[in-house]
This record gives sequence, structure tokens and C-alpha cells, in this order.
Amino acid sequence: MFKPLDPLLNSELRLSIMSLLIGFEEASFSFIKDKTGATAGNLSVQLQKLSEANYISISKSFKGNMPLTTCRITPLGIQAFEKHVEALMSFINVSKDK
Amino acid sequence: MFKPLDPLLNSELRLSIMSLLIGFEEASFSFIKDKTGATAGNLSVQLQKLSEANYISISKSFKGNMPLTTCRITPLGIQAFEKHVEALMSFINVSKDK
DNA sequence: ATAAAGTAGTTTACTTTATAAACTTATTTA
DNA sequence: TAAATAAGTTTATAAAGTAAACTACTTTAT
Repeated sequence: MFKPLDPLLNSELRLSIMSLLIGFEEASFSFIKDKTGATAGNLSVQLQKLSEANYISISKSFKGNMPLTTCRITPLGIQAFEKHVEALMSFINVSKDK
Repeated sequence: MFKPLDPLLNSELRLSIMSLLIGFEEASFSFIKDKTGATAGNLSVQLQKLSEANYISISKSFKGNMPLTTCRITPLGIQAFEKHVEALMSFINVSKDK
């Protein structure tokens, strides 16, 4: 009846991150922080979780002298996001005969 | 950019309950338990939370000799559900200019 | 030159939330 | 009358979320 939700994506911040990366392909730590309004600490933790699941890749470099953390969504991440959206839909369209 | 999710509805089981009650108008504890596959304990706790928020109403009666807990969604619950769905949509349709 | 403020994060400690196991109360069946 | 079943609730524990404190370095002001 209901398709299972992805626990990793059933978090407002992590869903925001994934949603951003679906749209932007590539985004810096600061950009994501600004767009989501998350605290740096929380963002750091959630990015690591998504990275550990291979939903995103994180690369560290420098922009001038400043550290720059760049995030991208992976093919697995895109797949997981789409599956999660499908699952969400199963909660939204409910009819009695299903 | 992203509309805020309702913390109460951002839980798989509570969303399932609300989704069921949107479709069925009225459902017993056992029915919800069967449909969601939740344990009784977890279901009891989550129903109480939804009830405390006035998203559902719970009425206790007897069917024959057996206790019967019947749940209904309230107008506030319907409103919250619809708002939450709208918020979810904001995470699903992302375009660069928003 | 150096102190103060800002940038870009990470780690840690704490709080909240979710969940299952254990319990309660009563009923049916063997 | 003992054992199993039904319908829940309470409570203890595990997992998750979050902010505060910290690290490390850079830029700006004095």
C-alpha cells in the first residue's frame, strides 16, 4: 500500500541538500548553507551521512586561500531521490481499493 | 525556496496514519496496525501524538466485549496534511531560478 | 606587527524522537 | 482452569537531529 521511505532522505535538511544538488549538479558548502539556512555544524554532519551512503561526493579544494568544499550528487543519489519521491507519492495518492 | 515540512508529519508511520485516514475517514487501531505493519506500541505512541496535536480524534468504545479504538482525521489534520504535501512538492520540483 | 573579526568548516555534547520489549487487562478457547 | 489471543499502554533503550564549542586559517583594522 505504502512504498517505504528512504530513512536517509526522510530528513528535512538532507532532503533539501539532495533537492538542491538535483537542480544544481554542483554546490559549495556555503551555498548549501545559505540556501537551506542550516547551521554549519548540522550541515557538516548531514553531508557526511549522505557522502557515506554514496548519495553525494564531496571534494575539498581551495578557492584562493580559503577552503572550498564542493558537493555533487551521484548516480546512486539520483536514483535514491527518485525512488524516495515515488514512495512519497504513494502516501499522497490514496484510494480505498489499493 | 523550500517550504517547511511539518515535523509531526515527517515521520513514516504518522504520515501513513494520516494518509489512511484521509482515504478512509474512520479506522480502528487494528485496521491501521494491519495496513501500516506497525507494532502496537509504536502505533499507540504515534496516535497519541497526532491526537495531542488535534490532527486526529480518538474515540474508545467496545465491539462486543473487546475494546475498540476508532480514529478519525480532523479538519485541522486535513489542513496540515495538505500543507505538508505542498511543502513536499517544493522539494520535488526544483528549478534554478527559484 | 599584532589584535580583532571573519570564513569555512568539524567535533562533541546534549536533546529529541523513534521503536520495540515488556506489561496490563480482559476475553476466548482447549 | 490453564493457555492462548486481543487490544492496547507504558517504559526503557537506541538512533537521530541539532547547536554550541572548537579548530585552523585568512583578512582587515590599529
